[in-house]
Amino acid sequence: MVTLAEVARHAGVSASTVSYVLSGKRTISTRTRERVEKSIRELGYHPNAGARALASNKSNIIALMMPLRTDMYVPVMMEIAIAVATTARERGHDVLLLTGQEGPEAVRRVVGSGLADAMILMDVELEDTRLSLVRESPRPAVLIGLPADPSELTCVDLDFAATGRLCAEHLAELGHRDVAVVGEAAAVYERRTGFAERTLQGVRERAAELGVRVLHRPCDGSYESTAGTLARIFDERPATSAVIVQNEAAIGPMLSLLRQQGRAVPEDISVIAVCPEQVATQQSVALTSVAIPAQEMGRRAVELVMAKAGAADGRAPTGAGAETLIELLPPQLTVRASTGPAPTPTGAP
Amino acid sequence: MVTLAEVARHAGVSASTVSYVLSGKRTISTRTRERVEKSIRELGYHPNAGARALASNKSNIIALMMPLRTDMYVPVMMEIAIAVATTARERGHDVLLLTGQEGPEAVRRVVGSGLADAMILMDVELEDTRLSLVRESPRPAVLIGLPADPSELTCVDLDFAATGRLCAEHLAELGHRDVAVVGEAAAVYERRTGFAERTLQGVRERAAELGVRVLHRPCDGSYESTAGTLARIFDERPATSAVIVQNEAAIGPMLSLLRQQGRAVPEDISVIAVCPEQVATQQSVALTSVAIPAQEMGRRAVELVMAKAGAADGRAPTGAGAETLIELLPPQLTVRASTGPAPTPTGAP
DNA sequence: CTGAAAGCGCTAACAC
DNA sequence: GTGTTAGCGCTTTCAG
Repeated sequence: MVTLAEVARHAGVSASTVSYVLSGKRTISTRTRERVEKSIRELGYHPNAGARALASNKSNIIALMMPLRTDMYVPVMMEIAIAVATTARERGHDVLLLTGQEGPEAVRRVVGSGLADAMILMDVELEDTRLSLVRESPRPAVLIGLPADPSELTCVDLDFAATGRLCAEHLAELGHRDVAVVGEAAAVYERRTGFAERTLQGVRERAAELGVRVLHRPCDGSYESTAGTLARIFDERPATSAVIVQNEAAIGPMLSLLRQQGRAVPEDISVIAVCPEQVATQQSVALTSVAIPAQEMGRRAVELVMAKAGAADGRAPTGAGAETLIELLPPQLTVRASTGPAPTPTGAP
Repeated sequence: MVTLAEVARHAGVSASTVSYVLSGKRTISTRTRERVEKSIRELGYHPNAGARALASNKSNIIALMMPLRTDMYVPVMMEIAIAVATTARERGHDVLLLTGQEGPEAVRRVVGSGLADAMILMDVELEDTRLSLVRESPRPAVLIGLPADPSELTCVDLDFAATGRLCAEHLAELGHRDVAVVGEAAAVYERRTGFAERTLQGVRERAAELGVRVLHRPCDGSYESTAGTLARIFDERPATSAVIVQNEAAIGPMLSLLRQQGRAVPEDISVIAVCPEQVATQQSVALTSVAIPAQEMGRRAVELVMAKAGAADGRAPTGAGAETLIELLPPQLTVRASTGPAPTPTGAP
């Protein structure tokens, strides 16, 4: 293994000079710099990560904690992870992949060992057991998701309430007066990340303002469940002319079922989805949708966590930064082929 | 930050004793060990990763290189990644997440800097630009996938040829004589990982032996494309009574289309899929399928790479291990509700 | 603009 | 069974 000392010798300079050429932390004459850079190239030198981490007390590694369960929103998770890795690399950092496996303990371990300089936690739940550790941690952290109590934390998430409002508004403008929401599995609402509730709340709020009635039903995403959910919706509210779906798995079955029932989209029924773009565009009907900006969430998380790291280096009084910061990304609705004007009532008074 | 020296002082022993308590590399009296462990707990000591890596020349990190493109087999990728992370942790290692982003250069960087002790490369292509670097690398590596020339490499993959044979066999036993294969997008076959060809070859081989005719058509997975593919199949081979699908995206649309066309599954047409279990079970009809054993692939990759690392520590003559090792996991077919006996010809002679 | 040298925290001989 | 000590390769004062 080529060491910095060898490079120094080869270039006829001191070790510190090589180090400074690498870090750019002090001015080096062009002549010297070029000699050093040449030696680095010729010898195929790569600075040793461990030594660097030890001497500088920074690993240039960001830990990314993924959910263990792999049953929901997988593509979104994956996209976020890739965005995090890509953005981190652009800024000279690597990403350490942690799973929920170890539980909150992982936070302690990674931070305590100096393995990572910072953390990004995905799939944050309303009452997340990792939060207390994060608050006490001397290293900066950013959450993707919004816990019940975000105080002293930095969070990035899609603005789901605004998402819900946007959907309601779009449908109201098209003249729909009875709207159904096909949501996530019931369990999701009880136990989890709260995004589902936030969307729903947004829908209800704006719908109320605009005189639109809302019926919400959870759905576990299986074909049967989706069939049951749809049946109940049309049973209880026959006038329903639009559906908002926030459940990736239910989208395919739903379109298929509507077709079977002879309900044309969007002529008889409008459909609007909250899902990744890819899912929206790959259906039998291109779906009007609000995208889940996975890439941007990943990118912002890295930027925020690195900003905090920078601030912490500057000796912030409160350690890793005790300020509460919630960044909700604005939703973007894309109108495609699945929404249209509400049908005029056929045989109504 | 608590250091080993502080623990030693607190416990009234030397630094090396603490180190040995941690590593278990020499026998320590119970009394001493307990004192040390107590001090470790009381002080909340975590060994510094950088210092460890520097002194021991091992980082206890495995690099996992993911594909950048996020368009295919995402859940499988994710499952593998999680299995890798989980298995690695069980064995005291962490996982560094690399994307294709950086290209082959990432291999050099990670290995050269000693950041990772070993690498696992996912989504290996037939002619992968990373392979030469891997062959020269002083650190062990394992590929998930099978390149055109696997010499001197260690590879883990599903035995796709056997998978194809298994599908053909199952359908033949049920009396099917005309079978169609709905494959991946044409681009996949030309440019990529070869798994699609291997499956197809297996199907053809066994089908030929059993007197079954095979028609293969690529499909990009969109609804339209699936419709077109199906239409062509039934047009060219009206007697087709079974379909093998190796294209996650096409499954939903296909079932939906068959239903629309009044073809009952499995009475009129049998369907067998090569896909993750989750996908197979979540359709309107539970699909007979060959699972893609993502978890096992991830787990085996870690085990193999760590075995190689161990061997390398024992001073193998050939560096990281120049032996070719190909581990093809045996496919497992699960019969569910989508395959049944071939229908008896209605108006045929 | 460049060098010399003191660690960073840990491991692993080498002693006893 | 335990202690002493010499690095591991790099960063960063402190000197010039």
